[in-house]
Formats: sequence, C-alpha cells, structure tokens
Amino acid sequence: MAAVSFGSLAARLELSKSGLFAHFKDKVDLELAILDAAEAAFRANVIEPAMESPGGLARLNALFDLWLGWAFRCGLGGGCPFLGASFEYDDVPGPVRDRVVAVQRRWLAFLESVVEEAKVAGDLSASADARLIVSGMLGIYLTHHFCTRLLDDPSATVVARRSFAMLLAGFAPA
Amino acid sequence: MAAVSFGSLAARLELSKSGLFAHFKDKVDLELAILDAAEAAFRANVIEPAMESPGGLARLNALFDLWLGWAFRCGLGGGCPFLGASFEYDDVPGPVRDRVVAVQRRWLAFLESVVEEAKVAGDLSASADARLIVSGMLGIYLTHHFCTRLLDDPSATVVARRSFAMLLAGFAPA
DNA sequence: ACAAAGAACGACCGGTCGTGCTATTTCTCT
DNA sequence: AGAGAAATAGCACGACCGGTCGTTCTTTGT
Repeated sequence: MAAVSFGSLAARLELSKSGLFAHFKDKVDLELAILDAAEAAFRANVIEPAMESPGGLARLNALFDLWLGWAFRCGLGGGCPFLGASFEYDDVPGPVRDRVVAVQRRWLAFLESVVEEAKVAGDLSASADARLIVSGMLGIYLTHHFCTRLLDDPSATVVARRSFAMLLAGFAPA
Repeated sequence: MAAVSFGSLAARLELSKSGLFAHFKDKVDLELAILDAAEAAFRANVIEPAMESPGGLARLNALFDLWLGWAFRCGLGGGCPFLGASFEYDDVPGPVRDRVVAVQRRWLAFLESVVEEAKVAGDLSASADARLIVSGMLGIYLTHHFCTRLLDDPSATVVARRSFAMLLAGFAPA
C-alpha cells in the first residue's frame, strides 16, 4: 500500500492530485477502496467460478486452483494485494489493518466450511481437522507466492500442486 | 525496512541524523547492515544451537523448533526481518532484494541438505522429495508468522507443530 | 607535542508525502 | 437556457524523506 500515493496515482490516471480527493477523502479511504476493489476481483475471479463446482471436495479443489496465482491472472502486477497488505499492516493498528484481518478471517472461515462439506460428503475423513487443512492450504499459497515473486522459482506451481495433493491424501476417508 | 529511516533511527539512538552517516554511508548500506545483523542473530539463535543435535532428523526437528518464532525470542518486535524484507522487496530490484534472495536461497538449500542427511540416515523415506519437504516447512513457517502477527491466533504454534508432524509422517521410511 | 582519523553535530537542500483551500470547468435537471 | 451539483484544477502548507555541507570534539599513533 505504500506503493500507492495520491501523487503517483493521479499521475497514472492523468488527473490532478487534488482531483482525486473528490473521490477519496483520505489516504485510509483510498486504501479501503483498494481493498474493496481487490475483494470484488477476488470474489469474481475465485469464489464465484468455484461455486459452479459441486460442493465438497470438487469445490475445494476448484478454490485451490483458482486461488493460486489469481492476482497474476487478474493483471495485478504487484502480487496478491491481501498478502502485501497483511505483511505491511501486521504491525500497524488502524482501520486498514482491521479490514485486512476481517477479510482474511472470513476467507479462511469460508475455506473451512467447504472442508466441512467435503467431510460430510465423505470425500475427506470424518476425523479430519478442518483447521489443519485450511492452515496447510494457506501455507502452500504463501509459499507459492513467496517462491514465485521473490525467488523466481519456475517450479513453484508444480510444487504447490503436489503439496496440496499430499495434504489432502493425509486426510483421505478411511 | 520502510519502518526504519535515518531520522527515526537517529532519534531512537539519541544521536543526530548526520552522525549516523559516519557509520552508514547510504540507505542501502544501512539496510544491508540490518540484514547482516539479522543474519548473525539467526545464525547464533537458530543454526548454531541446532548444530548440537546429531545430524539427520533430530537436527531437522531442532531447526524447525528454533526457526518458529525465533525473531520474537530474539526480541525483534517487528517479526521475522527476512520475511518483512522478502515481501517488501519482492518487487524492488536492487542490492537489497538481491541480498534477501541470496539469504533465503541459502537457508532453504541448507534445510534441504539436512533433509538429505535424514534420508541417508534412514529417518526419512529414501524416495522422499527434499524439495517438497522444505517447501512444506516454509509454508508452515509462513503460516505461523501470518497467523501469529496478523490474526493474533493463539493456537498458531500448536497448529504449526501438528502440521510439521503430519508433513514428516507423509515421508516416513518404508 | 602534534598530526591524523573518526565520530558527532546543526543547518540546509531538493523532493515527496498527505491534506487543506479556493477557483473553474463540466454535467445534469428542470 | 439557466441553476445547481459534481468533478477537476491550481496552489500552498507542514512534515518527513534521503543526503551533503562545513565544523567541532575526542581519540589514537607518532
């Protein structure tokens, strides 16, 4: 978020800096709007397409596939905006951090609910710890982001998919 | 790294801003020095203690335990400096990013070598993919950092340990 | 005793940041 | 066509940024 400023944004929009203030009264207002837009993009490009898969394991697989690299696919050159904001604001109290926390918690809770669906459908062991599975998925996503963007590792996506397969294999139904 | 500036650092050190320039000629010089110091702390508080464990799986376990939350244990209030720098500089070319990349690559390669040791010692399946294991460990570390610092999740450490146990269980010797 | 070196100082520079104020333009609705 | 609202522009502000300057003070080696 530090990458975006009124000055630079106005220049890129070919608009005066003060003209932007007609739309965003504040810096935090701007940042919250960015998060809103990112959330809408995430919903449209990850959640909604996955909703066409039947609930349970199929949907979980679809969510994982769509989650991986979604920002890149949306043309967001800066990587996942939620991850960026998460690491930038994990130390900075305020409404922006609160929003980021809320978004992340909601997303993880949603993933957990899909895992629970897969359990009742018999696609995953009834004794599987949904929390552990979602935590594992988050780890794979974080690692993929890390290895792709920082380390330029071309095999990151392959490794991520294999990791996910192994994760689920550990919770296969009895 | 954006959190540290010559002005703020000088104030905290009760020293004039220009006095700092006698020690660090540049902003990047300062940042590289910070990374050096962080690396020394990491070596002293994670790697060296783990070297007292016998090589192989025991050392891998020690490394994991010492890795988790090492920054907090060292009094680094801002979380793992390498993670912060990684996400801050994954987009910013230059000597700082290069250094961060080098540090991370070296650390992951080192972890991989310990996994290989555990394989030849028979503590892990000979067919285990070291890359996959290290990637899993990184994911658990990232998730732990994320859940601890952003989400204030008190169960993050327990989940991390269980995830690690499950990860290794997937590669148990035949 | 004296010179060289290092550390610290305060003042200052150009630049960018977020943010306010006051026009002016442009659009919309009667 | 004209009134009123919305959007945009221009300008200035104080704060902070990284960085340079010349100057002092202290230490150290000879």
